[in-house]
Amino acid sequence: MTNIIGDIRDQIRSVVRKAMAAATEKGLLPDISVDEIIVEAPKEKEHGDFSTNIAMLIVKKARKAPVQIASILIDNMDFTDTYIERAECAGPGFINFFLDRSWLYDTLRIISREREDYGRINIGQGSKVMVEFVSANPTGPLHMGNARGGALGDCIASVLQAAGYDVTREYYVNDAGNQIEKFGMSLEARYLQLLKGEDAVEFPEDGYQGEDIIDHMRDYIEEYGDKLLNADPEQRRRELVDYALPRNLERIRKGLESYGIHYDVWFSEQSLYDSGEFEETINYMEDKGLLYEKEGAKWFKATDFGAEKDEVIIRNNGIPTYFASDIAYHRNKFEKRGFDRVINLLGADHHGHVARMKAAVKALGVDPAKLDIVIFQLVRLFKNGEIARMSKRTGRAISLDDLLEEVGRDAARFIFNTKASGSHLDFDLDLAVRQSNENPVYYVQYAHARICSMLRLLDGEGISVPDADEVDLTLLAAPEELDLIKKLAEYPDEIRISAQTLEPSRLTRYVTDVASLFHSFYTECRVKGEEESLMKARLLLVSAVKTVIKNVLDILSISAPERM
RNA sequence: GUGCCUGUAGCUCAGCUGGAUAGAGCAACGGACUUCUAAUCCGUAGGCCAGGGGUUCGAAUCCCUUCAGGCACGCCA
Repeated sequence: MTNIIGDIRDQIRSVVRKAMAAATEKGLLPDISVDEIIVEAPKEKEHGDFSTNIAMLIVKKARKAPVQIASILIDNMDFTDTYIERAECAGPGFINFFLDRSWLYDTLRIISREREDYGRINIGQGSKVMVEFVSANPTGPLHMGNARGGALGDCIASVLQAAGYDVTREYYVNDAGNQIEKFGMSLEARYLQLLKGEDAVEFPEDGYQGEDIIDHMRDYIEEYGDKLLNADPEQRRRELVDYALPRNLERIRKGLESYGIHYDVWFSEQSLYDSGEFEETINYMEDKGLLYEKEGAKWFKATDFGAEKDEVIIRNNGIPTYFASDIAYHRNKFEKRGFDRVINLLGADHHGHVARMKAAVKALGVDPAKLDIVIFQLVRLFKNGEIARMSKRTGRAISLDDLLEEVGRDAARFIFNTKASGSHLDFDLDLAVRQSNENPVYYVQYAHARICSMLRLLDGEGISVPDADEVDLTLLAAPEELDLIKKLAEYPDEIRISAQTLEPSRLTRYVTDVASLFHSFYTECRVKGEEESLMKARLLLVSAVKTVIKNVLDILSISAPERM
């Protein structure tokens, strides 16, 4: 639960504020108020461990040159009870801080103490967050887009958990409405075609073309024969849907499970109708005067709440739209279940939904800032160097199950989380399958396996990882060692930023950096066979690296193999 | 036509709440295994940050504009 980088930033801010106050008191600077003092880690080592640009930001108010301000501040700084060793003015007016190495040694003590909890922070303070993701129509198998959304959503949820939120993972099952009708028509058409021949009935134009629909009906016929051949069509469709829908859902659930995703709640759209919540919501909106009639349909005044156009809620045939039940669903999330914050993941092809959903939430009297909609860009699949087109209509999409079979869970989850959600993702199937250095996931896993191997070997000689207080950590002084520890120290702050930006892709980059620094350390520094006190210190370091890699991979739900 | 996303090394992408000399991986080239896992490491090379204007001490980052690609503009979801 310790974020040492965060603590040091706070130390620096406090030192700067006190220096400003002291300088003001001596009449060297006017009384200047600043909202936030920016402390960042410079790229160049010569620029110290941390730096601030405060002197350049207050030039106007101070009516002095930035370099002059910086030196005044530095002269008035007090480093007592901080990790700061010295500060320097550099460049156009930066103040660079150089830290005492003890902060790195403290980092190792923290990791050794917190272990699997290292990296956990508490910015969430236990507030209730729902992450709703994938939520694909249960009318067919999951595809590549769902695979990206799944990896992203699940990792966002895990990162938020690590950041101290009380997270619920939820899948919204669209088991009501239009697409279920279409699903029923498609099943019925295939059913009749299988029994009476291709030409017996025409397949609905906008029906689901996928092979899976036919498979369902083959299975159904095998089990129940032609008993629905002369049944009432509505009855027949219902029966076929009742047969196929649970099977699809089960397949989806299993697929996601083997992808490492476990939901807390599977929320049925139909349940909103059955419980009366849907009607309540419409009545509520009606009472608030949020709805109006036009051309026989019922509209929501979304434009009153910042959207670009109004939206139909109830069609002129009396059937509610998807949006209508989604409003009821969000009322349920916020009002009935009391989530402090709701995060929905949506593919870029649904981004039009953002403005109207925000408007709806606002209309319900909920602060729209409590609703985050993460839009992720679509996936382009490459195979044999060319784009493998995935079309849902022709049913020739590559499914999640195919992906897991070909690529495997670890590589798929890693690759989907290497890119920020906003960037388009080219998924190279050939590369993902390759078990080589071109595939980044193995680079990280290899570092972990390598460490396990070292620990195993030493353990065989009766040498185990020591406690931090029985080790002289100051023996760790090589640049490879110090750089590595510094990287380990950043981990809790990485969690913080990933949680705040909802971007777990930072973590794949971070853990790759850790692995890289470890591999460099490994080639430069030996552990086994070194003089005992140095060996112990390095052993503790190596064990800390293992802890951090394992913790990150756990968040990503990627395995951390002990042997490779 | 309107809105959203994207444009950075040969390729895939970081950096985008403005900061110091623009980074990483892969590919290319040259090196390193009698010692804890070479699925590794070290080095070299590679750039008008799509183009053009602006804002300021300072712009890949903010604003305007042009161009290119993706997506969406339905009483589908």
